[in-house]
Parts: sequence; structure tokens; C-alpha cells
Amino acid sequence: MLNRTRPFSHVLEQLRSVNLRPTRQRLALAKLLFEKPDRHVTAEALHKEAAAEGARVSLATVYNTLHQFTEAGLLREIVIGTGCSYFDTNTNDHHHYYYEDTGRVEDVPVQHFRVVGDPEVPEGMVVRRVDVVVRLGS
Amino acid sequence: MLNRTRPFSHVLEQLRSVNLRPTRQRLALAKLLFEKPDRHVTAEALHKEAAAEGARVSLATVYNTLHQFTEAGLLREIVIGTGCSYFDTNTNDHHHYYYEDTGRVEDVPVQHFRVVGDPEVPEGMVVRRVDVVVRLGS
DNA sequence: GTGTTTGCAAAGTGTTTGCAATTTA
DNA sequence: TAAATTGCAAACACTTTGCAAACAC
Repeated sequence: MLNRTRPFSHVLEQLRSVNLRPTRQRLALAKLLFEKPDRHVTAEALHKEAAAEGARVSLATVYNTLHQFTEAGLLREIVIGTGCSYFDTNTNDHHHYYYEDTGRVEDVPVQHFRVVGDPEVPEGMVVRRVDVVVRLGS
Repeated sequence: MLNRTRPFSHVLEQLRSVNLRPTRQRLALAKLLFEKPDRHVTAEALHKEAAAEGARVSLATVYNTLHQFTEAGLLREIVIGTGCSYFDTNTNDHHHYYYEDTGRVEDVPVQHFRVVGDPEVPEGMVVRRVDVVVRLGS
């Protein structure tokens, strides 16, 4: 079993390397995000979580921080419905289950499910990413 | 080569079968959607297209109609960014290219690109759909 | 005529932005 | 102290909704 928790020193380094100051807000959010492995959070959810812990962070800052962390390579943004974005703490190549009833997002164990073949990309185009979402109902 | 254009009589039948009256607006939109094969439209784009043809259809009606057609099985809704929904006239199982620069959506020829493996779905859950989006940049 | 559909304008939702006050290095 | 960051409230983009007038059968 791989431990997917990201060491905190690594988070700090990565923030430094993109010139993001480790402010109280960013540290609080980073703790919530990276102390447990494989999280999939929405901005709203993370905001509530922070509030529940007593960390005062405005919703606007949560949005800004999630995007800054994404640009720094600490998070991956995934879009599932038009409703809202999810942010995934696992930045490795992998796919997702989406539970339509609860809105929950989970990683698909990559060995069980793969995309094969060459997508024959048009001249001058590059594959930036392949997103796979398995929509589950009951 | 498969002709993916949907015969108009079929559209009419399908509307009847779900108790949607073939109104002027629905017919105009259906013409725009199904007279060419493999279209990927947003509500805004379809609205503009209708206006350009002189068909007066309100944006609210375009939204309603797209959803009604989707429920009737004539369209498939695809989500790519949080921005907006695309509606695809190809309801067969297939995947999509997304051109990040232009926002254009295109079908991936299915023989070039497949998803393999068993997604090991949790107890009581059913795979409703697997969405694959290949994001292209330059 | 009766029930359906439309269009408008208003409301809704998730997200972004402008800017003064605050914090960090 | 200079530059970065925050929080608020307003702005935003896309979408949905309530309701009276218009339409289809």
C-alpha cells in the first residue's frame, strides 16, 4: 500500500518554489488537504471544514488557494458536472468514480481500468490530459 | 461510413412518444441539431444559430428543449468545464476531444481509443456511463 | 376548451474580481 | 517598508424558474 499523504515539508517547499507565502490561511487549508490521503473536495466543502476547525478563512480565499495549489502542482482540478469543481490531492494519472446520488468522488484503482490506444491527435496538438469519469448510480 | 444524421420522421416520432408537441420552436431546433451529423452545441451557440436563421426562440426555451431532447434520448449532455454544458447529437457510446484553445468538442473515432477493464463497482451500484475527455492543447 | 408551451424577467448557483485593510518578509 | 495576501461585497456567467399570454390538439 502506498502512503499518499504528502509530507508537510514538501508542501512548504512547493509553496516557496512558486513564491507563495505560507500564510495562516494557506497552512490551515494545506493541513486539511494533505494530512489525509486521496481527498476530493469542493471549495464549499473545504470552507465548511475549515470553519468547523475554527480556522477563519474566507470563501474567496479558499477559491484562490485551491487554484494556486493547482497551479503549483499540488492539486488537480476535476470537473464532473456543471455544478462545481472538485480538487483532488492525488496528482498522479488516474480516473474517478462519481456517485450520482451523493456527489461523492473517489479514485479508481488504476490497475482495474485503463485507457488504451492512440488518440490520433491532430497536427500541432498535444494531449494535455485524459479525464475519465465512471458515473455510478443505484 | 455511417450516416449519423437522424431521419426527421424519427425525431418527430420520438417527440410524440414522450408527449412533446412538435411546436415551431422544437422543430426549428431539431432541424438545426439533426440535419447535420455529430454536432456538439452549447445552449448559447444553438440560440445564436437559430437567431441567425430567423427562427425566434428564446434562450430559456433552448435550454428547456435541450433538456427535453436529452431526456427523450435524442441528445447526450457532456460536461467538460464548469463553464457550460455541451449537447451531443451522437448518443452512441464514444469519447471526446476537447480543444482547450477554441472550446471546440469533437468525437474520438472509437476504434482508436478504448477503455478496458472492470471498474469493480461497489455493491449495489451500477455504471451509468463512462465519460472520457481528451484535452488537447497546442 | 383544456392542457401544454413559450418568453420574459427575476432569481439562483458557483465562481471571480476590485479594492482597502492587513499581513509577511 | 515594500510587496503579497486577505476579506468583503459586488460583479459575473450560465442556468433555472414563476407566471401570464400564446399555442396545439
